[in-house]
Amino acid sequence: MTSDDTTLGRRDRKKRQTRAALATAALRLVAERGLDQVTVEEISEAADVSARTFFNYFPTKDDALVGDTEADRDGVLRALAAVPTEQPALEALRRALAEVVDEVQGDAELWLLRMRVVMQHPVLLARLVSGNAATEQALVEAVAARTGLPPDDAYPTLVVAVAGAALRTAMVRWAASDGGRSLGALLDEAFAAVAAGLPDPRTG
Amino acid sequence: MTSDDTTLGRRDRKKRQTRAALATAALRLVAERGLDQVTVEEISEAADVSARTFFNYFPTKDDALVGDTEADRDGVLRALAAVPTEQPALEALRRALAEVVDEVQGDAELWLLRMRVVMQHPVLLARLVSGNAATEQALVEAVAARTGLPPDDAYPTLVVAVAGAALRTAMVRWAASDGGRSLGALLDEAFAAVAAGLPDPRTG
DNA sequence: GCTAAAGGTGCAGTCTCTGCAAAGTTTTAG
DNA sequence: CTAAAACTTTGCAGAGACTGCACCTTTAGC
Repeated sequence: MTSDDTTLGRRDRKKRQTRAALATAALRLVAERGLDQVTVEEISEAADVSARTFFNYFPTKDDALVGDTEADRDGVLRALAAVPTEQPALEALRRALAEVVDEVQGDAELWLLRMRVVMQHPVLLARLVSGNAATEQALVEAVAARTGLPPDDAYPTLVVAVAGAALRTAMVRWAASDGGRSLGALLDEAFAAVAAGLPDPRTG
Repeated sequence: MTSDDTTLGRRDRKKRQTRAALATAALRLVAERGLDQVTVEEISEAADVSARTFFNYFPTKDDALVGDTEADRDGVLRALAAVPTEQPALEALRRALAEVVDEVQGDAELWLLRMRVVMQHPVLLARLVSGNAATEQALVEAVAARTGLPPDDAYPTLVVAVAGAALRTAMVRWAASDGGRSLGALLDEAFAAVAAGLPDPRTG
């Protein structure tokens, strides 16, 4: 999270605050009652703004629940760029994703609530994962660039998709453990299994 | 026996027909104008039914576009069950997914249109992937059962997620080649790379 | 302070989606 | 062949998501 607090004026701070209020209100209410039993009006009321204002912050009710994946995008891309090019792509992605791990662990309570809600509503799960086709596309291009492969080669697309799958799996398991296990550890575990070619654990 | 043709009475045949008409009308119109420039009313009109009827077939406009992934579910699960338990889970999944490959290749034109539409609308891409939330869960359980692992072990979830990523990648590339390349071949390629641990192509 | 920019809000209107009850059609049984 | 049973289609009313627009309030910068 780009949590500059003092650098921003009062205005921007209020915006962040309102945004957060809307997001948490939405999550809390939906966790309690279910997606369809909560209206935007109720969420807005809980955050003490008008319903119209809600839509100034989020284009969709769902967006308030899944959070702003776009915000992380730059961070992940920067982190990826920081990994030496000599490192294999998969390893590079693992390190870049540490960015996401930090963000999630840093706001564990919110994210646990979010995961609980998201896992109860497949529509949202979809959005959370590939919600950012833009981010994935950017990663694919970054991987293509660092490996020197043509951008339409199978490899970049595949590694990124698989890395995403690993992240998702780790997050689901993290949520299942109620945050008890370290997300970073779970992610590393998943990447290790992938790097080993997912050997059948019986014969492993 | 979900897709027998002659076994069904006139009634069911008409239903299938209407359903298909709605789906293709939706795809065609959205491909032309974009998701938000097409209303359910227009789709229904094109399929020559009332708007109310549209919602008797699809719970959502989006659902008419992504198709009924649930229909394939049984097929995939059956195919998976048919693979000898001795086979490693990843290989078993590869074979089970051949079911999907057949279905897609068998209706190539429709699926190419669908992929084109879906790739232009991230929201739909999300749905195409997660429409399988139920399917994925079933696969996870099946893999857990066949490997003898507890259902909350990391492995089943991860293999299924990765297999899904491989399928998605293959389908995107298939669509990118405009159906010119064999989806089955692309999928095998992806699975081979995964089974090898996604080695960085530079280092071999 | 004053002004210009930016956020917040109400309102009207479109579109998605649902429940309900009236038709209309197909199937079944007599 | 016919009438009841079982469906499907449809119109209608209504809730709720979302948008464009005009107006008001707050804030930043002078």
